[in-house]
Amino acid sequence: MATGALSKIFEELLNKDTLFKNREVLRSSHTPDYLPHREEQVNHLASILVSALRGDSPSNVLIYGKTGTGKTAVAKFVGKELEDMGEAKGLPLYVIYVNCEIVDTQYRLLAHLATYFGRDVPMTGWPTDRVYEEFREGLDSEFRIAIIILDEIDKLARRGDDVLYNLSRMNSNLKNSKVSIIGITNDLTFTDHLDPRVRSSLGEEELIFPPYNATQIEDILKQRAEEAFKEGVLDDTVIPLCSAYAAQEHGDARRALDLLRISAELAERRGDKRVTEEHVRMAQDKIEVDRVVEVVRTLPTQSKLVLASIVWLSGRMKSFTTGEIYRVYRQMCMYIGADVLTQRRVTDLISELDMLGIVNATVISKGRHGRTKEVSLSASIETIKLVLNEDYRLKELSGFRASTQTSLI
DNA sequence: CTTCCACGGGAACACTGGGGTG
DNA sequence: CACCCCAGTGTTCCCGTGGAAG
Repeated sequence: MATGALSKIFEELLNKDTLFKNREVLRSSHTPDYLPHREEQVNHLASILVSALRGDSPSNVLIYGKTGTGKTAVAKFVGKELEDMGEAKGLPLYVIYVNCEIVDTQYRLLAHLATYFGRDVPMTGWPTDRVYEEFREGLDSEFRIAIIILDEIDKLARRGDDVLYNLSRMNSNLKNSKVSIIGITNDLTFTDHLDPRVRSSLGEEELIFPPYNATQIEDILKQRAEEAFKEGVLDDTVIPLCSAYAAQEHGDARRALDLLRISAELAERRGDKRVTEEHVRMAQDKIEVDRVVEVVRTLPTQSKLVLASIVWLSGRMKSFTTGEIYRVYRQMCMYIGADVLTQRRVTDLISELDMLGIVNATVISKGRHGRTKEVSLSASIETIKLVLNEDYRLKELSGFRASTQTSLI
């Protein structure tokens, strides 16, 4: 039977020596029981939230810090401890974690919260105030203390901070329950374009998470590695190297953990018994390539066209301006019969590519010759070309040449 | 000091996919 | 069922503005 043969394959793979004891602890989503170098933040947050255990609503908190500085981990960790304490004391304490990168609109956030408290809200269709009412009634139906953690809160506030306004002053509309908000953001300027009233109530307390330095990241990696790996599979240099790489990336611990995990996975796949520096370097490349591939692949067609123009120009010169990109872009669109967007829109698309780390775009002033963005490719051109070619609509570009009237410069 | 180009914020619009109402 | 309401998204249109070359 074929299944017999197949199960044999799996069996062999399963019996193959693994370097891992527990791979999960290396995932950044894993919340460990102890967070090295974050004692101060944990204590601070706990001291703010402790009033929940006395039946009061704690102050709202804003947490700032770059990616991979442990904001989410600390918030989740303290939240869980708090919930456990609440349970032990028989308090109706609810800690609700919402990632605003996924739940990224007012409507969806309120619908999510309402659903949490057992209300049925359709995915779309209702006026927002009605969803808000639904949530309020659901929450207020009995005595409760709710702590809402809004991760990546900047992604939500981008348009309309109405929800935040409503949520932050919600306590005055509640008879039985109390609500507090913990906002997490990596955008230090986040509060700038926020309604002043929201700003003051949301930021009653503020916590700053500084980036980790290389030695701190080393501690984190050591702690996790102990749980994750079998004895002696790591070369001594592996953890310092991972830490050094991550420290360059503004002390991103998540990055370091990914790097360590992927290094080990690569080693394992090649059947090596130990993880070495070489694996780390391979992993570093792999992460970068995977990131670019993933980003480019999921780009909408118009962005791909803009990127294709940039790639085309990169083959000819080092850097170029928005105007040049737009001229090439327009011709490409005509060439394959796609809609041509306005230059205004294209500048936005370029900025998005910049934010995604695929291109570099800096605004410069060329004096007499006006202001423009100077753009250059910042990821591997080969990788991007390869992925762009996967798109059947862009395949037709293979015969593309810019017409002579595209006098570049 | 003038001049010039594109930046980037904001308003307005079209369109989509959903809901409620009579 | 027809019809209107709503949020969300991607886009266009309009326009004030930055800042170094000339």
